[in-house]
Amino acid sequence: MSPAPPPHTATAAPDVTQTIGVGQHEEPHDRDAQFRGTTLASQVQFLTARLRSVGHLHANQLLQQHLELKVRHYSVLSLATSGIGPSQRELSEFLSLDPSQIVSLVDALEHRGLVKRQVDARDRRSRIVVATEEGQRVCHEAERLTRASDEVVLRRLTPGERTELARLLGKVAF
Amino acid sequence: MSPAPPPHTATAAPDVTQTIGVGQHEEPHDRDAQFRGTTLASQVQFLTARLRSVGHLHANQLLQQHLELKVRHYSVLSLATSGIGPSQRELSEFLSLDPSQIVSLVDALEHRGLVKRQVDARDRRSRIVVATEEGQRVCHEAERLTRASDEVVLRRLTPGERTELARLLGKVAF
DNA sequence: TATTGTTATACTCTATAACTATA
DNA sequence: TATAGTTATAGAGTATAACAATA
Repeated sequence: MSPAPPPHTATAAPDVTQTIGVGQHEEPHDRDAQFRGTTLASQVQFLTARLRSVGHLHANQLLQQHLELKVRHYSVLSLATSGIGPSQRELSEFLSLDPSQIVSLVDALEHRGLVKRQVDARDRRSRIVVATEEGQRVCHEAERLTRASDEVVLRRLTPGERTELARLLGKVAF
Repeated sequence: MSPAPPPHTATAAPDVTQTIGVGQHEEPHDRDAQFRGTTLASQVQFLTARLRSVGHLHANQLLQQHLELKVRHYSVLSLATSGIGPSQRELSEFLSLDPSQIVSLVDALEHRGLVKRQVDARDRRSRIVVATEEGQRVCHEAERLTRASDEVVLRRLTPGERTELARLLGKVAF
C-alpha cells in the first residue's frame, strides 16, 4: 500500500500507475486522505467553496424547516432589521445580487408581512426596506438559527480559531 | 472586546434613525462601514459565501480568458492529473457535484482531448478519469492561474495569515 | 438486488436588456 | 442624460428520476 503518495508531481504519462498494481482493495479512509492530499484540496478558493457549500446547505435546511425561509431571504431581512435603512440598490451591492433579484426577495418578504418598502424622502426613486415588528421577531429567530448552524459547521474549531477565521474572512471578503 | 457596534438591538419602528438626522449627505465610506458593522456581516457563513463569490468570479474569468476553462472543469482536470485515478463516482462525492454533472464535465474535457475515460479493471461499471499529456500541460497552467487568483483575492493577508486561513478552512471543509 | 454511469427533465439561481419614474 | 426599481427572458447551475450495464 502506498503510505502517503505526494500527488501530481510532474507525472508524465503513466496514467494510473498508483492505482493499478497497488492491490485490489482500497480502504475508504486512505482513499479520502489521497483526495485531501491533492493539489486542488490545498487551494484556498477550493476550500472556501466547499465550506460555503456545506454551510449553505445546512443553514438553508434549518431556516426552511423552522421558518420557511431561505438564506438569501434571511440576509435581506437581517439588513432590513439592522436599523441602517438600506435601499434596494444598497442591498443589491452589499449582497452581490442583481437588483432584479432583490425585487423578488423583497416581494416575498413583503407578502409575508415581514418587511415594507418606504419611499426615500430624499430621493423618491429609491425604496428603503425596513422590517415590520413581525419581521424583527422572525429575524431574531433566524439569527439564532444561523448562529447555531455556524456552531455546527465550525464544530471542529476552538473558540479562538473561530474568532480568528472570522477575522481573516472579514479582511478579504470586502 | 467588542469593536463592532452591536446593531439592530430591538429597534421598534423608528426606521432610519441612524440615517436621518445625521445630515443630508452620507459619505460612501461611512455607509459601507455601517453595512460591515451589521450582525449579518459578522457571521462566518455570510463572509464565506462572499469570499467564495468574489473568488469564484475572479478565477472563472482568469481561466476562461486564458484557457477557455471554468473552475468546475479545472477541478475535475486537476483530480484527473493528480495521479490518484478517480472514478466518476469519487469525483462526484469529493466535488459535491451530482453524478450527472460529472458526466457533462468529463464529456467536455474528453472532447477537448484533455482527459480520457478508462474502464476500471476491478469493477467494469466504473470509469477512471485520467488526464492526457495535453491535459496535464493545461492543468499545470490552470494551477498557476488559480494560484495567482488566490494571491489577488487574499492580497490583504500576510503570508502567515494565508497559511493560517488555509489551515482553518482545511479543518472544517471536510 | 444494488451500484456506476448515463440521459432526460425540471427547478433554482444568475445575468441581461428594456421599460417607468424620478432625478 | 443618468439612476432606482421593475419586468421579462434566457442562460447557467442544481436536483431528481428512470434506464442500461455490471456487480
